[in-house]
Amino acid sequence: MVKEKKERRNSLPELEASDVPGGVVMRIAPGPSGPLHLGHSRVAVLNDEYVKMSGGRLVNRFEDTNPEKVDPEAYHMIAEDLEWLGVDVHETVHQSDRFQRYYDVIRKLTEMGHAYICLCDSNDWREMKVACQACGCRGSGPEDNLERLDRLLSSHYSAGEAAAVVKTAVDHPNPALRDFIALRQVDHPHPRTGDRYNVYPMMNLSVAVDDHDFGITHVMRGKDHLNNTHRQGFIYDYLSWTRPVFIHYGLVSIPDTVLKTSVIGQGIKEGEYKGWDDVRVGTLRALRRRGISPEAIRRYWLEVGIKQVDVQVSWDNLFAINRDIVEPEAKRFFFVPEPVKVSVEFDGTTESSCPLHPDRPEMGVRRHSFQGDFQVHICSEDHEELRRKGMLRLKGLCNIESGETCRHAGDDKSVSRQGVRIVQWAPEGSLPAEVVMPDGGLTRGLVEPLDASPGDVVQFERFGFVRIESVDDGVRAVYAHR
RNA sequence: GCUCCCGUAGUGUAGUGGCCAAUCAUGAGGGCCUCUCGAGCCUUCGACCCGGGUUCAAAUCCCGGCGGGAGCACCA
Repeated sequence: MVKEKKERRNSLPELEASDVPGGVVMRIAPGPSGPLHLGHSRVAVLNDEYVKMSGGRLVNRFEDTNPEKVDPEAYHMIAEDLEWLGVDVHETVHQSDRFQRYYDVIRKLTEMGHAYICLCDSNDWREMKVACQACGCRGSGPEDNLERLDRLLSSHYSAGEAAAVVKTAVDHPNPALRDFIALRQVDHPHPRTGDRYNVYPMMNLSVAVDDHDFGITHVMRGKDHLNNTHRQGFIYDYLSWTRPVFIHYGLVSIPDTVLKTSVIGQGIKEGEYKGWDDVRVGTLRALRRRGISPEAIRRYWLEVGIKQVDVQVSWDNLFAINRDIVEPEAKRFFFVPEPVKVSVEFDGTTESSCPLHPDRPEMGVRRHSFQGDFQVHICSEDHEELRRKGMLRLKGLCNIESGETCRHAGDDKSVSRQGVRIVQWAPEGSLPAEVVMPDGGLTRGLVEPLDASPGDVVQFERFGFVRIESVDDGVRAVYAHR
């Protein structure tokens, strides 16, 4: 083995037991309550990457087992988000198609004496659990429990009255692992199954069953699921199923961003946010709008890896990766925020010339012609500099001297060595432009007529990289980063 | 309260007993270059949570602290 230290790591560590014939089978399991956000993208990218490394298969499993939390729009939004991320889904599964299967499994467990139907008040049940005590229902035999299960499944009870519980051990030292609920009744129509069912599985049942049924070889999830993994382990053991390899990565915290789907959804309803792609929120569609490329997100998560340490997302690092990807392709244009008009005395003809990309002359140049006196706009801060210093260089055009009106002062580029500031400018015929800033506010100004299409990421010189959103009588763009 | 997980620079990461007076990236400072405050080049700053032990040798193994996080839902 050749040691390759000093190299920036660009691949993930090998998975445990990854030499599966036909490649690993992995899954992502989004709850369809809204579109994907940056946090979700980690598990999606990592799973996808491992599947690709071994030529395996990736299952996208919609965990829509709580009808109260399903947003019917989310199914296709998530699919779109995954596609945008470049995640290859080989099979899509809806848990809402599989309720009967979960019922069958719980019936089996009940027959085996590993599950019971509890009719206790949920608070009492919880308190007894904390006290390591079994409730009255726990002791009843399989016969009685099967009878109760039938009643539960035939709407004999009302919601909250009965629940199917998987037995573990009431005196398990870890309180999180003492008996857990597997099925319960919810009287709420489901977007996909309507009111055909009203008994829904809890995730520990449905996840264990599905991971087994679909032959998942490796399960990757946040370490907040560590206890769920243990709970699901009981089901595997009771049914003599082989467990997949479980990998738990550390929790992700993402600063300065609203991530919680419910909070964003609420904000949209209340008019606080304009939609799921509002630049202030952390959804993938917001990041896409902001000109963050899916490759940058992928590279970012590959760099972070799958350690169990909690990580804090660094926007700086993500932006740096994005800049690296976007910079070589980004056309340069002049955008002038807070424009101030400057009249320039001039008695010749000239033409400005600025490259579309300073390091790639083959991309061409932008030109503007001038004859006689002319006017340009520069930003107010540069205008102050002009008054302070008396001179400014209009990049690619000429130098100007301040006065009553300004004066063309030659085209000697070397003035910059004497400390003359080189600035961007907007010629007559420029378009009004507004740039959506990360705080949701707008920066208005003028932009030179630009050869760019919606979706392009360009650089507004001395301002930053932006993603063009629309171009017609005016230009609308979204700020990405410096 | 109980249980579990984790602890390398501001951030992320490499490192699995000697090649570590610790890698790479990002960031911050300085310089060069460039008709952008972008890119590029050079350079500086900056970390093994603490304390014991094992060993000729510990970031790496063991024990104990401390710190951070998570779970103990009829959410996922």
